[in-house]
Amino acid sequence: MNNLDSFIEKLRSSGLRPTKQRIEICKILFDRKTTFHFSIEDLNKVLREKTKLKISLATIYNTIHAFKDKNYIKEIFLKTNKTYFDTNITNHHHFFDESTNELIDLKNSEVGKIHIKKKIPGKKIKSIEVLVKLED
Amino acid sequence: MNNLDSFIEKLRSSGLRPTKQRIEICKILFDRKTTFHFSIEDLNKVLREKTKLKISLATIYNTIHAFKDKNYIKEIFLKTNKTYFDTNITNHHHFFDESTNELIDLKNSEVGKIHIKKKIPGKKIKSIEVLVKLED
DNA sequence: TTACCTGCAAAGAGTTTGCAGGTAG
DNA sequence: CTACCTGCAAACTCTTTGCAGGTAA
Repeated sequence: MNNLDSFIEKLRSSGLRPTKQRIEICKILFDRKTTFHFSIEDLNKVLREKTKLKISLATIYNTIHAFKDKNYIKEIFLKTNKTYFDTNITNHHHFFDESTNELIDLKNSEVGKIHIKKKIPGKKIKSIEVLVKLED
Repeated sequence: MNNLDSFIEKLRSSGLRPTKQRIEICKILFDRKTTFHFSIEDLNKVLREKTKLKISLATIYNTIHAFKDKNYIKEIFLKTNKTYFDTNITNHHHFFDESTNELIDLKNSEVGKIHIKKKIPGKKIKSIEVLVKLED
């Protein structure tokens, strides 16, 4: 089975019709060896470059949300559209309660030492933030 | 020195004029024992409830940005306005390179075990996400 | 007086939605 | 045929900006 067939199969098996637009989006997202981190704008740009098919922004949003619901991709970090501020300016961590959308402070001393084993050449660590998501 | 004087002093010492509006905002943000996590909308709502002075949204935004620049408060998490997605749907962590605005995957196995010492009654941990901010 | 600040309204950026026409099964 | 999908445009939400009038020092 080639990739194209596997995309069609994947879409069909989760109840999504394999339209031309969705297949093009699949190719961009999944026909690659490494993880793709992207915003809708990024994806739109790549689509314009890599395919002659013009896909509207509304369709890209629709498709990405469908893919997210089907667990093909995940949204990174907080799903909020608003900017949040904190009167605690020390380095610290947070609980995020998904049922109430509430943030709760977690002091540095309440989290055991974090050991980052991977190094990025030429870069140093500025801060480490931990987000602990809670459910009932 | 009472709180009001200390707010005036604080503002003045960092080059901000202690206007009525800024003092009201200081009272909401800093005249409390515990950390305040808020969005502009939250703050606006509290201001409407707690003070008779009507403060426009533009002023709230201005003031919050000034306070952030002066390090009175900090912005939580990523400062982006866009939603980001990830084709890697496993639980994993991220580096965020602040000079390039780029996200880099960090596998679970590349981070030592994380021990959360604080418990929230009635809640269980759904996931733990680590964001390591990088600088040059 | 002068530089700074406020508040209105308009503009911007990202995202969502309603709906008419198109397409897969 | 029928349910689902696409794409346009309009609407929406959050945030920023231009500018005229107001205020602190």
